[in-house]
Amino acid sequence: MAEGGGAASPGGESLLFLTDEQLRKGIEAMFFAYRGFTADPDRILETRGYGRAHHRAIHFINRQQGQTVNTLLAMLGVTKQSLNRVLRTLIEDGLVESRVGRKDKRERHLFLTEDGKALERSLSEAQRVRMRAAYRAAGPAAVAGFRQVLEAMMDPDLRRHYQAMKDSGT
Amino acid sequence: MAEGGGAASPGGESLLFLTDEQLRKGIEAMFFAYRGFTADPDRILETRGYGRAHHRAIHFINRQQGQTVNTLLAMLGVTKQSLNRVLRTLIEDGLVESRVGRKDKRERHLFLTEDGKALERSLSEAQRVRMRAAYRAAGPAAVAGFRQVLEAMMDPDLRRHYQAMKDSGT
DNA sequence: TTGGAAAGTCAACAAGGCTGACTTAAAACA
DNA sequence: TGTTTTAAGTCAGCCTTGTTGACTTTCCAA
Repeated sequence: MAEGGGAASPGGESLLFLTDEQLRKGIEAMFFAYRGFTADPDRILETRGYGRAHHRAIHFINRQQGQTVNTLLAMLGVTKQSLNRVLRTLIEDGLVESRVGRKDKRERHLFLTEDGKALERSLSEAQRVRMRAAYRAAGPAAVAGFRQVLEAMMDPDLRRHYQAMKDSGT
Repeated sequence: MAEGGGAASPGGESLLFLTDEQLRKGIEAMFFAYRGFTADPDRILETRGYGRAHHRAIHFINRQQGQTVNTLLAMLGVTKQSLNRVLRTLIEDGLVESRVGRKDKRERHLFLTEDGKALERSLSEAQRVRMRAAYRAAGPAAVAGFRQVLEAMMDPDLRRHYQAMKDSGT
């Protein structure tokens, strides 16, 4: 479990872990971990004929019920046309509801229906199970470090999105 | 910078960080960080008409020069047909060389050419720059935790691949 | 000598990105 | 009031990268 490459940093702020070799290991860790991270929801989505794009839409609509299409677009970083294709099927299937804005009638506000919430729960629970196991295996200190490094790795725009929804406790 | 959710764990193995809210933040961190993680190489690839699939192939061929197609397949987790399409263009473009096996002539052993190595270096250097910055910002302890959690998040098969190439110092 | 493994190829298909062009409705502005 | 801008949605077409299925060639090993 202990790191092999002298990351312990007994006294000072050791720079040993910044060798290209250590960085490459970090890169590969991201690659392999991301595969594990998406594997469980992918299996659930497949049974219903959905893909990751649907998962992302569902996740962020749940995250902030009532948000507009434009907000969601900025979050996902895809084109309107790309999102629309996904959104249309979710609305047709009764998982998402699109309501005309009251103040600004051009806007559409997006909500998960009960069915949509149910799917969201099963997807995020699958992901949480793995996350929980990884957290338990690594321990509390590791979790804090994990989050710090990931946050530092984000593009500034995305980091703002991430931090913005930091404490909005659903 | 310090975690808000009581991850400090003053005495025992606090379980406070395992709330659904904390887990959800970890999930979103993975999502946003992965975007940042791939952004820089993606820009380089685009200029040459390649995609992420090419990057992955190049990365792992460089990782273990001379490996067979089957080995690479297991690493990447895609179908032979999918890999072949990518591999063919890389060979045509002179970035990858495929040599018939000497012992077993059915096998093809894959190597990066000088051009291939050059592209690999520019891709991985772009990724390392970001990684290095994130590591510096987060500090040594955070990096160890980051790696621990990611490793625990991998599927067992992938984890074995990851660990297998742990200390093969290029 | 024959069975099966390794590699490669062709065809067809799907998801999910993209661009560009265009419409509709409504808000904002001059 | 009339014009411009914005939000959303749609149509068409393209690309990458994944999939299955069927098939061939090569060649090792039982």
